[in-house]
Amino acid sequence: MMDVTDRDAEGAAAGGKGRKRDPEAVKADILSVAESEFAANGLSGARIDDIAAKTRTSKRMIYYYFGDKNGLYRMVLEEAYRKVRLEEADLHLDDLEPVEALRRLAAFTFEHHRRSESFIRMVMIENVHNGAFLGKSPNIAAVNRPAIERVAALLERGKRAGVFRPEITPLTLHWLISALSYFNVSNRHTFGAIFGPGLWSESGQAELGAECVEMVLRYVTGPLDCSDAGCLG
Amino acid sequence: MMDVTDRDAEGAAAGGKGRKRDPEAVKADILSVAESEFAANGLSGARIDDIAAKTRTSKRMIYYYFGDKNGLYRMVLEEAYRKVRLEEADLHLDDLEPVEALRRLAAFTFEHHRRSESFIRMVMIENVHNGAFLGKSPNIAAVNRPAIERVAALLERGKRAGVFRPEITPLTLHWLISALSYFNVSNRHTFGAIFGPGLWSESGQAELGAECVEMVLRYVTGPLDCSDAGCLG
DNA sequence: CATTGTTTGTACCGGTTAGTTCATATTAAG
DNA sequence: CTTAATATGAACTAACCGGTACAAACAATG
Repeated sequence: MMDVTDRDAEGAAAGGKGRKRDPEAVKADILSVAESEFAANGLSGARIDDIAAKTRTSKRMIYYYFGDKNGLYRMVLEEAYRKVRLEEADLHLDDLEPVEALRRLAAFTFEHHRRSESFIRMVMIENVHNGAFLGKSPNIAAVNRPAIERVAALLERGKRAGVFRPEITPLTLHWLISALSYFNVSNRHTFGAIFGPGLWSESGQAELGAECVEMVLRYVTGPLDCSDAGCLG
Repeated sequence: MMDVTDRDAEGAAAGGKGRKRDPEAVKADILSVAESEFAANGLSGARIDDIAAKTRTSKRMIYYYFGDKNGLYRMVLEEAYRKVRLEEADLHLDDLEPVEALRRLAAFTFEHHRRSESFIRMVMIENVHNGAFLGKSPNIAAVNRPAIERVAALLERGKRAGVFRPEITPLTLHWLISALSYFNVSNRHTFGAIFGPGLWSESGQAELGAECVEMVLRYVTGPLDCSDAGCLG
């Protein structure tokens, strides 16, 4: 049927060397379904049979390509990190003044995490497992390195311009932005159940995002820490 | 019938030397074991047989008192919230100046969350389940209300004294303190695997805690707060 | 053609696990 | 004494679930 021609075209485009068979597409299909299932139900909560049923292929192929459930989970986790960091790479912070660039970075991260719920949930689940699978994937650390380097470069520019406090470290700043943006997604259910859903309405989120930018800017900029001996720059 | 509960409570409180039966102690034992198992392995990851084996009683009694696995999980979750909020109630913020009180609240929360890992993990797991069980326990909201009221009172005092920005809301401030203190525990495995374990060494944690206090204070206090010390640039 | 890798589908296995049943016994309260 | 609640413990089951076996193709390479 027309499926054949479709798969021909797709196969050629996907780097499959003009095959009718398209292993990469099959793997991608499995990974995509597995991500939603793992993100929704956790590692032990997700069911291989459920995943298989929602793919265009069979349970047999899952084991053929990924070995076992843990192997599939690990690939899903790696892919989630890769995807998210790739999306973040499009920021051009060098075109902006340091303060404006930081404002943009914080606002972007907040918004981006908001829209990447399944990624956040994968990280949540991985932390429930004490990062056991992330620890076995050393390449994930490399994937994330650009994130901290981007912060470091921005911070250095701001310090040289005299608008950022010199004692701030890239790691702590990245930690702060991550914590706010992550918590906003990860804990909205418990926090909302206890204190009401107001912060997660459309307007509530817009305001909270703006407040987070404010938190970050006030931490990094402003007068020197008064508990230090000298208050002059 | 109230005689029963009275004498049971008396027996448990008095050490119950003569009492062979002690239902409250049995329940508490089960809950304690269940908390570590659920916190360690998640809801679907925890095993009823494992929990039973680690209690001083039997699997049969778990079902006798808690009905089923979900019922046990729910009681563990409720107890975890109750316990943590009770521990937090000992703060006496009214004795301190607003700025000093806020400093103390932030530092305390950071440290307290650090030392309540199993509570944090229960909240993580509950969020993986979209807060489904918390939503069925309306009393938990009541347990947590004092937390936000304490923040509100402190904030009001600071605003009246002119040292806190008037546009800050209690909810956002509590959200900020929670986010930083929570993320520090919840994500240390993934964050540490990617960016190194430095932030979670003893000295790293002391420094990070101090930075968090700084973040909170800088967010809440006004930009001219340091002017009397000659810090204004 | 021979070889190797890819794909499908079904049926099955063996271990695990939440939850039950039964038989029995002790204690506390009325 | 009677009754109901509180225990104990082992055997059991019914379902579930990760993983495999088997059988049979199809496709690309050399």
